[in-house]
Amino acid sequence: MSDPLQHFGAVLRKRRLEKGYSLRKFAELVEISPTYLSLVETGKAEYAPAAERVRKMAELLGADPDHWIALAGRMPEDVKKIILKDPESMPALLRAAKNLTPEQLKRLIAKAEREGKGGGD
Amino acid sequence: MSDPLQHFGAVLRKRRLEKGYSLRKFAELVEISPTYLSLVETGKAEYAPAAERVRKMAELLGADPDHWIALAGRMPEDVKKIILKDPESMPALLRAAKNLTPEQLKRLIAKAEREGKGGGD
DNA sequence: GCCTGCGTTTACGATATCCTGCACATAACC
DNA sequence: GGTTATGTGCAGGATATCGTAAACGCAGGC
Repeated sequence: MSDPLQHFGAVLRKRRLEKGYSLRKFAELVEISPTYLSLVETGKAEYAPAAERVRKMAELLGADPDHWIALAGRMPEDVKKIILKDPESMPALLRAAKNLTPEQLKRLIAKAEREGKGGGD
Repeated sequence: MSDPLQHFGAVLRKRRLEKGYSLRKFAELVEISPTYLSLVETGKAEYAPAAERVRKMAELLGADPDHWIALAGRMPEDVKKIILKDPESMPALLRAAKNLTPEQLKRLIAKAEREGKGGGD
């Protein structure tokens, strides 16, 4: 379990079996080879699948995509884009936010969501 | 200038010349080949230098590293780490923040900085 | 002339990333 | 015992990323 890839693989396999998919069938749905899926699920893959692929897996299995992307140690694509689109403010926001307690962070997110409701740019 | 890499290259060259470095001399300081530096400055490089390398360039030329990393279209390493370390809240924060006006965003950052003053992790 | 320094071009390479094809072993089913 | 389904091991490979070496043409000084 010390290897996050192994952990991700285990979670993936568990969930896939719960949903009743065979490895080959699920590989087909995700559009990867059974070979690679096997490697990933057993934690033997050198690299986790790309973020978008992990997202697809999560969606197909009814799991939370962001959570799974995190488990796989990858960065969501849209997050990357948000930062590259505003590469001065967003890093500043993150650097400030990392010093907050979870509660403070939660409130900050809520505040941002509230304010962004009406008029975005 | 529609190509951001070209823009970055132009800024870099301008600044380097202002500082009186020859291409070869500066390449040596940054620890890259004159070849690659030339390609980068003229916007002909297939890829921008890695984030750390850009940071080094900016530092050597007295420019703002984050700003230059942004110009080069790269992601600061510490930002990457912050997200991977809290891969559920930080993406949520960014997604909420992207809908804010610049003024709202500024206030949000200020609030986060204020609150984070006392208790870090 | 030659040598030094300047930037540039062409070709190429190392490593990382993400993933495949194919053959295999095992069991189940008819 | 042939067929079908399961997951797996081995041996790669395509593309992206981040650069390099060697050579070129051009100027200036001596």
